[in-house]
Amino acid sequence: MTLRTSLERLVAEYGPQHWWPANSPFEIMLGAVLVQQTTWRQAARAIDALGNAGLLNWSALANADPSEVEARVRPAGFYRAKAKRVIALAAFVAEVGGVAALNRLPTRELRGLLLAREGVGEETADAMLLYAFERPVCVIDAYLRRWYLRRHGIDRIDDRTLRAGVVKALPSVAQLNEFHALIVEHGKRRCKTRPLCDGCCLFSECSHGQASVA
DNA sequence: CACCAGGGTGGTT
DNA sequence: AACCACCATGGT
Repeated sequence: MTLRTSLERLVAEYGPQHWWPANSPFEIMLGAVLVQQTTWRQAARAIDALGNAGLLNWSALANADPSEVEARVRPAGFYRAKAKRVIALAAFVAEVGGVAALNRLPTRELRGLLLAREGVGEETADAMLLYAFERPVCVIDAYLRRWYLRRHGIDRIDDRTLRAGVVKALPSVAQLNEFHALIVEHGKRRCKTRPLCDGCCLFSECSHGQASVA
């Protein structure tokens, strides 16, 4: 089965996910940091709180009182680290002249700049590239790795190969957008009775059958 | 009560 | 290069 077929099945099962829920590219960048190792529910609370304080723009956030930002992002966890990181991210965006200026850079160069931010690793950088800057990149997370390994019956794959395979099969931003969102949604429904299943039961490669899907 | 969530960092081997 | 503890809140 091709990845394109898998994507079609995922859409048929869960429907369009409409990621990324945000009102601006900068808000998406903030959300990508705030959602780390927590639920979107908690990240959204932090974003709402920042919005209530008028801190959803880089100029205000870059100059905000750190203790104020800490209080706002607290629901998302790791609040000291995340507060420092979103403030630093805002300062960076301000320095380079805004998100629009960043968006003129080639993907490769932009990725390097994002990765150089404190608290921005590969997954977060790629999420920003895909959802805030609308670049055709594959976001690799734990769900995708497990799903892909299970799908091919292998126990190891390097990110380069996985990335290349996904982008080749799903070249458009719209496809990569839906795919990542759906893999996350699908992964959250991973088989609880059989941990190794990781929610692959909708697919023909899976021998567990749909009954084992939680 | 334990375990997890749309990770990243810094230190150790 | 491959682990590991740690960060911290809220839901189940």
